[in-house]
Amino acid sequence: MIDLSRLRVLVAVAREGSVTAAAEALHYAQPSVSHHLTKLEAEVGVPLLQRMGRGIRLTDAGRLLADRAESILAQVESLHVELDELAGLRTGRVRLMAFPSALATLVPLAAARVTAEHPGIELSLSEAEPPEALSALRNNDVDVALIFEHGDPPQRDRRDITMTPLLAEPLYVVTPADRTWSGPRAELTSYAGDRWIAGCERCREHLVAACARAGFSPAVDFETEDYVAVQALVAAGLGVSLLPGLTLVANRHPGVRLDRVDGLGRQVLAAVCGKPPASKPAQVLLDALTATIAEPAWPS
Amino acid sequence: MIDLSRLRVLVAVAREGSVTAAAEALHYAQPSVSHHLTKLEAEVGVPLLQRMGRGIRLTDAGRLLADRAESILAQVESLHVELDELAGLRTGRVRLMAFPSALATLVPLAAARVTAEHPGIELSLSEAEPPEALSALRNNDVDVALIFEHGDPPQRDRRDITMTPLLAEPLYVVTPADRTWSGPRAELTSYAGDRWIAGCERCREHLVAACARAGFSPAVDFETEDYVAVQALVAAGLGVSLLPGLTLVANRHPGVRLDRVDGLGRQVLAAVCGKPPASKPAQVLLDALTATIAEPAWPS
DNA sequence: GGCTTCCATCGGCGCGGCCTATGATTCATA
DNA sequence: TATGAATCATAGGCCGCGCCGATGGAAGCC
Repeated sequence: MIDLSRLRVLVAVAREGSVTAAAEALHYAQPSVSHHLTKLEAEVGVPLLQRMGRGIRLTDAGRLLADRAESILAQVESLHVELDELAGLRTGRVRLMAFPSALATLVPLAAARVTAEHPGIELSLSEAEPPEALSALRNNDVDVALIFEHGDPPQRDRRDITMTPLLAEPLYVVTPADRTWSGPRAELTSYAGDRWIAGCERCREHLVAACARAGFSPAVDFETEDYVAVQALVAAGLGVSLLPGLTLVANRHPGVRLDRVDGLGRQVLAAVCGKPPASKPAQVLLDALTATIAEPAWPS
Repeated sequence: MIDLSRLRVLVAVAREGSVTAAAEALHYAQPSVSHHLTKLEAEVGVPLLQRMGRGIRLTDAGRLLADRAESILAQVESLHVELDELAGLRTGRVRLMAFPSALATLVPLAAARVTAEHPGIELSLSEAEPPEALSALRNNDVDVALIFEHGDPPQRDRRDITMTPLLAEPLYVVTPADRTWSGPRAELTSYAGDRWIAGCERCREHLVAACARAGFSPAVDFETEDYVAVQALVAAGLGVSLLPGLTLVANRHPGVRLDRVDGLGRQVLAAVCGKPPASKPAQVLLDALTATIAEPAWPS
């Protein structure tokens, strides 16, 4: 493999016109330059220069090699510049995958923060439920995954993944604003006889589990991942629901009443691949997310 | 200065997906690859890869560097190919400068020989009198100079220049075909009383010197570098002339008579810059010229 | 829990880079 | 012509760096 230092020497000789001048320009001793040229000629197998009086002159091959080398060295130089820009966060990329209600609440604030502090960083966003987000993370399709857990035991295959807790998200019982109930409004047992509207699959499982702990089995008549639709259904009197805080921050239907259920909640986490520290752009996004979580004010 | 071997290692790691596989592909030991990667990261100052389980994964910076490196390595490879073509005479260039009568006689034959044997070599031709040709040779405007000497003592500044004798060119007295002279036709003294037509400046000087040696001073009425015109002038009865053989090989006016003057002549030489061996393409041209000189048949 | 796989670290050996000193050649000058 | 200056090539020595084999530590698979 040819050595770039040698090429740099040849370029200097071509530019300066003599071995001695090139050595001076490179802060080398003159014999070092001579030696480099000898080795370079041996490597490429072509005479690169001929002695002319007490000086030298490049052959056609030498001129060709020097020209090409100059271009290659320039590319290497610009490569260094590119890498320095990456290192200095003047450029970069981070891909975030988040679950819907976070994408509507936390993510815009964090994204604004990132682009304000580091205009060069390109941020791309996509939406997915936690299992898909973790899968994408492992598959290197995204750099950060914003997920939630219902106090689930951490899955086994998360060794490579670093979780950063962001937020303890409360859960609310969502009921029609114009109805009255007997019993405490903030306890599930008060709605044991009602029809339920469930969110995504994992949320439904969590609902069933929470009701079971409260001593009843909920009658789930509707199931939709659209949390806007859930509130509309509740307001229309078709049932009651259990919704996480972020969905209510994102969207609040005037025809529903919210009652925060103590002892229930989800944990919102940011997941990145590998051990800390994460890559610089990912770390910037994580910092922006943690800086954002102080802000959301939970509904009533 | 970054090392191309390191870049090649990184490219192999990117391509193979693991350090061990890259080491195998490169016929390196695994620790050597690890070491290269560590050094490379230190040089560029950016993390290039992160451990993932028991394997590794390239960071964005690593991917960028590997991509750029692949391009650079490809250029180095094609550079080697170009140089090999130069070395193998499958390509190349040689610039010849010759005096007019040689350009009309020897050069076409030699040029045909060169392009027949080495179709890849680009041959460029130009015309100049010997002093200008030598100057161009020293100035690196041409690679080979075809010149003549009237037995001149070699000039002082020809240390860097290698002369290859090609041809001893005879000189002819050119007289009108329909005139008669008293005295031997092949001796200058027979034409002491005639008017003379001289060629180029150096030829005129030589003519005057030769006549002086013969014991008279020629009356030079016409002077032209156009050897075709010289014969036409002679044929028209405007004077006599002394022309070198090659000009007569190139062009023969039917109205003139030629008489070879023994003891007079020019030496035709090929000059190249520097000590032998000359550059390969120049050597090819020199060989073609020496192979050509056997051919010219001097007039009558 | 043991085995395998993978990467990082360590200690060595030798090649190769860079240096200073010296030789050889050529050009300029007295 | 002979001496001095300038330039490149060669020789010898020191030291850093690349490569290797051996070993250690972490993670996945049975």
